[in-house]
Amino acid sequence: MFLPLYCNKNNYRMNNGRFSIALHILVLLDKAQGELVSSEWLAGSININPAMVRKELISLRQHGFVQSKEGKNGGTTLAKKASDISLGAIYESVRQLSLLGHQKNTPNPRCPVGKNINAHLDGLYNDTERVLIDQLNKQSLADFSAKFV
Amino acid sequence: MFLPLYCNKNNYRMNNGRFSIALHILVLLDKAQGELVSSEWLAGSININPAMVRKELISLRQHGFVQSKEGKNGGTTLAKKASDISLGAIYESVRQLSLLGHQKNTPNPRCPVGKNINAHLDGLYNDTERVLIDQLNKQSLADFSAKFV
DNA sequence: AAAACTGTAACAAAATTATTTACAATATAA
DNA sequence: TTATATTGTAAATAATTTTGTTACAGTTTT
Repeated sequence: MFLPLYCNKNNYRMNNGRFSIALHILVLLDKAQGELVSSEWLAGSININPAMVRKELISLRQHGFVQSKEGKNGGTTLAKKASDISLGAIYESVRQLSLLGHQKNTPNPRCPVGKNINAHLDGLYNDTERVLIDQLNKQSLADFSAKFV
Repeated sequence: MFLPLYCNKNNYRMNNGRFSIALHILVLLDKAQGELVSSEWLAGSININPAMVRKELISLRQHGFVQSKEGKNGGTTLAKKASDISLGAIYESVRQLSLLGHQKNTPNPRCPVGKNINAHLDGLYNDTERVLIDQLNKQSLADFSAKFV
């Protein structure tokens, strides 16, 4: 279900850019009220390439947020009610590496601090991310989408 | 005091890798109990280049966490008590772009959603980051450092 | 005066992220 | 049934960001 932790070729890795793209897509789909929306159209609002949108749609589909229909007049709609999609769940769908963590963190094992720091950092990052997700979970896609006219 | 929001040349930009490096440095300095520690030595424990350490030390110094002494037998020490340095403050010293934000987020202004999404995203990011910093602030450098033998 | 450092800058390399292109597969509509 | 619009996916390329390296002037101690 989840993408592998390290995937360099055709999938993204970071938490950053993808969250806003995913959320933007989902708001647009919510506003479309069930009508099929093409990746071309979504890309036009976000001002990125349709292929980027389609890549993110793969993930959103795998996470059960959206469903797509192929072929002419095809497109994508929400797969569940916007009130049943929490922002925390969206975050988790794009998240792949720990929030504050390091890519190549290979401290010196001969140093008492270096030897243990990764374990302690992991604990800290996990606790922190848990709080972050809880905070995001206070809001659903419906809540966020309602901010737009 | 703070680095500019966009700085591509000789300064870093992201939140990720720097936090662990900064924290690692500060733990090592705390363990040194006031003795001057060279960037070479710090780099040895973290297993990165001394110049990288020195770059991060510039920032830590500007934020008042450490002080350095130049010249032979020089080095760096903590500039305040470890119990007076919160992890949230360390995070803020390395943070430069918003937590979940996008680099180039230039949505289509002709779309009602695209036109307003950045404002709403900013609000969301700020609220979320506030919670994250509050969580990190529950722990001081002294607390974190105490986890190491 | 030599040696061991810091402080910086400039440059180079690696990794990540974004864009583009292409095209097979699928479904609709003329 | 053929043309068309659209997804699904891969591959290649470009842009950007991040990390690492080298170099050396300036400081302080010995």
